[in-house]
Amino acid sequence: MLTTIAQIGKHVGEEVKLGAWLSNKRSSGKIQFLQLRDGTGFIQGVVVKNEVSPEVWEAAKSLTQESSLYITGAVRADERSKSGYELTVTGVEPVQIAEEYPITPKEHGVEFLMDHRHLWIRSSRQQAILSIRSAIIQAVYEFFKDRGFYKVDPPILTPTSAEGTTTLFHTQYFDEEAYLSQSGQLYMEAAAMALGRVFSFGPTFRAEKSKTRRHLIEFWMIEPEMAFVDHEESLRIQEEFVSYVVQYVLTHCQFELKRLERDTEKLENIKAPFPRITYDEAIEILKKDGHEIEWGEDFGAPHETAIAEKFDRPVFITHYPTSIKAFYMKPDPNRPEVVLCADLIAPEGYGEIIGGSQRIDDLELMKKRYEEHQLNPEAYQWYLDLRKYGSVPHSGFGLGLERTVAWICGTEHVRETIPFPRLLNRLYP
RNA sequence: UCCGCAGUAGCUCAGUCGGUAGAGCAAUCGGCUGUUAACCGAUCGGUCGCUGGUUCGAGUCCGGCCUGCGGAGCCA
Repeated sequence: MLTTIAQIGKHVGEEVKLGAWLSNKRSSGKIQFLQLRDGTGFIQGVVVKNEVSPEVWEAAKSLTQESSLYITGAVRADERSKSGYELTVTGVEPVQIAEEYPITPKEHGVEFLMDHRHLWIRSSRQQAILSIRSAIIQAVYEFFKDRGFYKVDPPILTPTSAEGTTTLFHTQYFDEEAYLSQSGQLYMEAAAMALGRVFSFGPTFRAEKSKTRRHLIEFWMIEPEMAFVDHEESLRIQEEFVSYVVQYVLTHCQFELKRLERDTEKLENIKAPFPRITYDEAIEILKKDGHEIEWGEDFGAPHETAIAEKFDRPVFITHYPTSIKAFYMKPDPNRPEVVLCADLIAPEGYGEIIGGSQRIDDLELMKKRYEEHQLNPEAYQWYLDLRKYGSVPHSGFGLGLERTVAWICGTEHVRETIPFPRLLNRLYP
């Protein structure tokens, strides 16, 4: 029976067998140190020449970087080890001796690593990031399950765009033209009218020529949609949600955060409630700081960062001008020139992680918006139907998974937060 | 699309005034009983991104193109 490295603490003093890869090896004339990984963790195996058969010694010697093997040994607690444990090797059974491995223990450039992404993900840093990504996904499901949300999957192949402006990936749907989904939101509104509180979690595609540390062409989004929930309550759910995810990672991923050298003190602050400022206040703050921006303009990345720097936790910017926001957002009844919406800006310059709003529930206003935005009413007939048959106040939001992972992990660029990033000019591997 | 930077060994880089290609790592061989990107010695390793030009001579100077990186816009 095989053990895993994660379980090894339960076997101190026993002999165990692992299936593993050799990440590196250091050796002297009569002792070899094997750096082993099995996906659950990392451990060092020590092979002492005088204590093993010549066959085992030679087998260990034959191992190259990234060779696969079965290894047996006695588990020992050792304070010299980073994980606290070591394996005194008694048997080595190579499965495959790896050819010369491209990724050496020295530094590499971004282009080279991206070309070898299929191998790069084996490194301890990448393993830590992907492991935290997985924990975040778990936290998302737990949060919504505990609150009675249904998981609903909107289509990925769609007939039209949600908002005409965004560049979409075109594809062929037999004889008609189709597009890859850039948001499941409109479908989620239909689902909310059927099931009350719903969330989706899936891939999304944007054919934008964006080339920054915050952009991917294909990324994953969590989109909750809630019937009978107004803007205020939606904000409370959002801050509770983000706090839950961060605290979940803090309790489950200490080892990974340490390996990434993440300053966890900054994450421990992340508890609801989050500060809220209006778009008007944000403009004033920016003007006071010397930024050239006028009411009615949207924020750029430097603006978002400037505002985020003033807070120690994520900050909501609410009530944006109607003219710069999506057609389906509900105007503030007291001030129709702004909408009931909020963007959540992450700290430390990671930018917008949530965009959300209360949706228009009035049929006549929605029809008016169709005209203003020159949307094809036939293509969106089903969406109007939601306002005809039992329309209710409802709100929703979208959280970008990769930006959230990047923020929590403290990575420079979102390309490291997804196993195989799709970027401008990169579709390989 | 725009602005800025870069492309030399498998990888990361150096290369002076234009004079005929260099280091570390990796790989291979040898040495070393506690290594932490181990260390020490030897060996192997080149279409200097492509293309045109200037020159007796170009990795080096000039033009064009390609690719990548960083940033902007757009957005999560």
